[in-house]
Amino acid sequence: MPNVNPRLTLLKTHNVNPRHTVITCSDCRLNKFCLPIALNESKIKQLDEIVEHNSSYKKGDHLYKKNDNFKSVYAVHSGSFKSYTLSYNGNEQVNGFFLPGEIIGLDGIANGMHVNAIQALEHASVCEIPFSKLESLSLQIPNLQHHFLALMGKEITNDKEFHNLLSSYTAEERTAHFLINLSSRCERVSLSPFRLLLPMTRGDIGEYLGLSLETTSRIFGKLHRKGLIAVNNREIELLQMEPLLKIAGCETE
Amino acid sequence: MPNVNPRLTLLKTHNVNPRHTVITCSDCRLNKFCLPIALNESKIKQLDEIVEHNSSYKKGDHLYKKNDNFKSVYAVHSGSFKSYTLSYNGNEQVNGFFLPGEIIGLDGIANGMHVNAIQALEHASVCEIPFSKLESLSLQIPNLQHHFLALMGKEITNDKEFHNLLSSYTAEERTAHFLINLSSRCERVSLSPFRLLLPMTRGDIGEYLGLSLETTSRIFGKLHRKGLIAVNNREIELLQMEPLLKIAGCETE
DNA sequence: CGCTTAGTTGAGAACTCTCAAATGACGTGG
DNA sequence: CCACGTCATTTGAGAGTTCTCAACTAAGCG
Repeated sequence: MPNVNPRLTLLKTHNVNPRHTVITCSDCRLNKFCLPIALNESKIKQLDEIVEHNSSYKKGDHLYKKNDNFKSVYAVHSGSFKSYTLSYNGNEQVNGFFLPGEIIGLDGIANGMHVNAIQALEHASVCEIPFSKLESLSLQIPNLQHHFLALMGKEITNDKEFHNLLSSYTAEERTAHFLINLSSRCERVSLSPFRLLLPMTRGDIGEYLGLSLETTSRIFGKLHRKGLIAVNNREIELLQMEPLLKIAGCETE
Repeated sequence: MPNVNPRLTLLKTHNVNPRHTVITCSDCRLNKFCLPIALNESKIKQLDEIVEHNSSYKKGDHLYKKNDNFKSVYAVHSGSFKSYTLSYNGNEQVNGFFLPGEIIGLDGIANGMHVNAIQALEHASVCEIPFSKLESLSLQIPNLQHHFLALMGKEITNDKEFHNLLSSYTAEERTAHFLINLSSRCERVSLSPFRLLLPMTRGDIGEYLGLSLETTSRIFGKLHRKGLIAVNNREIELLQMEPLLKIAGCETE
């Protein structure tokens, strides 16, 4: 597999033809962070048998929409997605972003129907895992059951953290937290944690953080003036992590 | 089992000696909404064997604290609890309330350690379900696995809905949503959906909704002046559901 | 090269917060 | 049983943060 420059990968994965990349979990560069986490070679093979690898989506394409039947969860293989609902007055409300190695679709498990819509932010590809097959396989592989529960538990933990963020952090704190969070998720999949190429608009970020797009833009400007980040359109460079972590409310001891 | 007046149950369950109530899931008045949901009689017996029934907590007692080892999840049998973390500056941040039939402890699954603390809001009792035993049993009872996944999925769905609430709703909308949500959860366990006896303070509600306690109080006053609710300290009566649902952003078609 | 979408910046308005004080509920001990 | 202290709630006034509206600039795409 070609070794893509991490600094450019986030926006540029569409230069890599998915067909030329891996087609099994066993060979996937992401298998340490993705669903196969903690499975041994033979179990990964079992998982591979139920996974449909690498469907590809163009920017703006929907993976699914609100009220679609829930059949599968999806692992992001390349590119990125946003999750959103429509609020009561018809406004779009972004409530999540998904990077490579992350699992999409948990919003459908409860009722057999998706409550969010998922849209590609750039050219992207996913691996589809039919949920009923995943359930059956989980009955046979205790480790898989355990890790899928842990995955959902992690989602819940993150959501609670986000609850705190929205209920008591200022615009600047939320924005710093967003950047730090994105940075660590990039690092996890071997992208540069210091140079982020945002796949989403200021409006998306604002909706996600409960801010207006103008405020989001102003806060980027403010952090820039403080010398903590460099902003060049969608390219954000994190220049001083310590103060950023402090603003974001992350313990740095 | 004595038929407690629903209107008084929420705050008054401590009048019912837990020892005189059920001691097995099979007999529990909550078994239709709680973990045994969708299990048949024989499966419930299997579940009963791993559940430790009815430990009792006084108001202010902790079920667990932040960073405690995760061993079990808990089903609320009577009374109510709040979940909170401490934010970076040491402030308490409430991020959940739990009523009878609801499951506490999912915040520990991801890392084997709880990220929240859980405190009783009134005299309360829980049934403890050791998680490793629940996992083992889930491997044997597909339905149990399925419903525990659904339970976690529901938590995720709720959290996303709450994300939207915090990121785009006004104080009044959030407060109305809170009341409507509490009302439907009370109804679920045969408490009156129209007359709520809040076990939590205005401060708790404010932290939960991302508002100051003063604002929470003012909004209660405002809804009262509009004739939508009656407020008598912790006792809130929902007088006009339609307008409340509308303010809360719930579809009423 | 022009159109459309995205991002920046400014000014005033609106909402919610903080600080402060007063009232009310509740539990304890005299 | 009452007095007291504590905690919870209400209410007011002013301050701050963020939003909305609007105009302008920049970037992407045919």
